[in-house]
Order: sequence, then C-alpha cells, then structure tokens
Amino acid sequence: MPELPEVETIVRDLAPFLLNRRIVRVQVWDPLLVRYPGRQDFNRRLTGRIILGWGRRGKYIVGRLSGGLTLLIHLRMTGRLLLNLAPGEKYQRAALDLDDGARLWYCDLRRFGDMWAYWPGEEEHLGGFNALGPEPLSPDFNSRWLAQRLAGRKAPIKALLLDQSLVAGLGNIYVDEALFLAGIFPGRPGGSLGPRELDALAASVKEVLTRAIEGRGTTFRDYRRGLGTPGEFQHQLQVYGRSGQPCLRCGEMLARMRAGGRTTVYCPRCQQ
DNA sequence: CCGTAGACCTGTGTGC
DNA sequence: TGCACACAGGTCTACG
Repeated sequence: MPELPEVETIVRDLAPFLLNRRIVRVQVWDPLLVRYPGRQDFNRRLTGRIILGWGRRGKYIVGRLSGGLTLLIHLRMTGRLLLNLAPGEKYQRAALDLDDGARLWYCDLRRFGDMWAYWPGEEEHLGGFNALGPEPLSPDFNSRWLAQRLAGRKAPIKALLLDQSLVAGLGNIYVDEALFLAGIFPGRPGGSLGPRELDALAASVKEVLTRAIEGRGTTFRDYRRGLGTPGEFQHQLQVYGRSGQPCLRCGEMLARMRAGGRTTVYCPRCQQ
C-alpha cells in the first residue's frame, strides 16, 4: 500500500505524539509480524524504551529508541500504523502502550508487514533495508546515478524503478505517475534512455513525490494517515487507476499493460 | 549477473 | 445467490 509519500505522512503525523514517550507495554498477536528477533525478545527489547527519534528511509519507518535500539517497520501492502484506534478498526496485529496512556496500533489486512528491533551489529537480519538505493528527494538521486545504474539494462524502465536498490521509496503509483510526467513509455528498456530522458525522469520523480507528500499521500483503499484520515493526492493522479479514461493532457484513451509484474497505466500518445 | 514468474496473505469486485 | 477468477500502494525466492 504505502509508498514514500504515504510513509512520510504517517511518520510526520505520529512524531509529535511519540517523541520522548516511553513504551510501557508491547503486544504482538500476529506470529508473522516480527522478523527479528523472536517475538519474546522483541517485546523484551522494546518494553521500557524511550522513543528518541522517528523517521523514514525508503518505505521503512525507523524509530530510534533509548539504549541504541532501532525499531524498523515496513507496512508492505496493507499495513497501518494508527495512534489510538478508530472504532471498528479490524485486523489488529500489534499494539504499543505509551506512558501517557496513548496506544500505537499496528493493523494489517494481508499480514505482509514486518517489524525488526535491532542493535548495532545485527544489521545482517534486516534484509532489503541494507540494500536501499538513494533517497529520491536527495541530491544523490539524479540523472548521473540513473545513467550509471541503467546502462546495459534490458528490463522495462517501469520494473527497474520499482527496484528499491536503484531508488528507495517508489512503488506502483508513483512510478506510473513519474513516467507519465517525463513522457517515457514504461516498457522502454532501461538502458535505452537518453541523457535528456534521464534528466526528465529524475526531475519527474522528485516532482511527483514532492507534490504527493504535500497532498499527504494517495488513498485508494487501505492507506490511512497516522490519525486515521485518508490522504488527498488521489485527486491529482494523472494515470494510476485511470486506464480507459482520457489522458488529462492530450485526451487519448489511457492504456494498460503489464510491466515488472504489475499493472501499468500510460498514455500511448504522450509516452512513446 | 539478469529478467521474469510464483509465492506470501486476505480481501473486494466482476462476470457467468 | 454461488462460484471462479482477476486484482490489490510490496518484496522475496527460485529458475532459466
């Protein structure tokens, strides 16, 4: 579900309520949720810690806790992190009680989400977190980086942009939106893009993500902000979810294809 | 190393 | 109404 703008929004929403709070109780009901360490150790490690920092890296939520412990959370497709609970909220998988009486809930319909609680030296257990590429909104992500990493690649640019080691935080919505903005056909082999196209692509990724953060993320179905409200960027989407509808730029019927194993929407006229 | 299909899990929407 | 199938903001793994 959540891509970079959604995770960023959740982190920003929750930070004021979590910073400097002590975790007084940890409950995990879903045995699939905790990836490292075991569930018992996870509870023991977190209980009593103070939340000193609260941030994001790619689509991961990163909590810096007292004692040097890090709490890492990935929401995958349908995970939700909610402060206190909307009435009727289902799929409760875990809860953290804070010392001011608030409760941070983790809910997840499809149960793909993961959490880790690790100390320095235990990074080998973190999977893809170790291999993340640059943050798309940082200067490290630019057309030079793209040129270097895309050289010789035959896979569709759509698939390559979903690879979190190329750039951290893009998912199905914002890849389609960025490729539309850059005027690039999603099926183009990554290595075939020219310098001007790479410039446009890097700029488009930054622009789309910046605007989506301003719009507090895209709510299609599952995504909710930290206090339970939906985002607003769905009203500004140009292509995602709009196949069969007219292109907002040229009027042509938007088409749908499969790329990178994902449904991909594009404009056959604007994206050659 | 590269690229793609299938797996993980639980639900919703669609067509017959 | 029932049933089968496609599809869903993500990643891993296995295989050619």
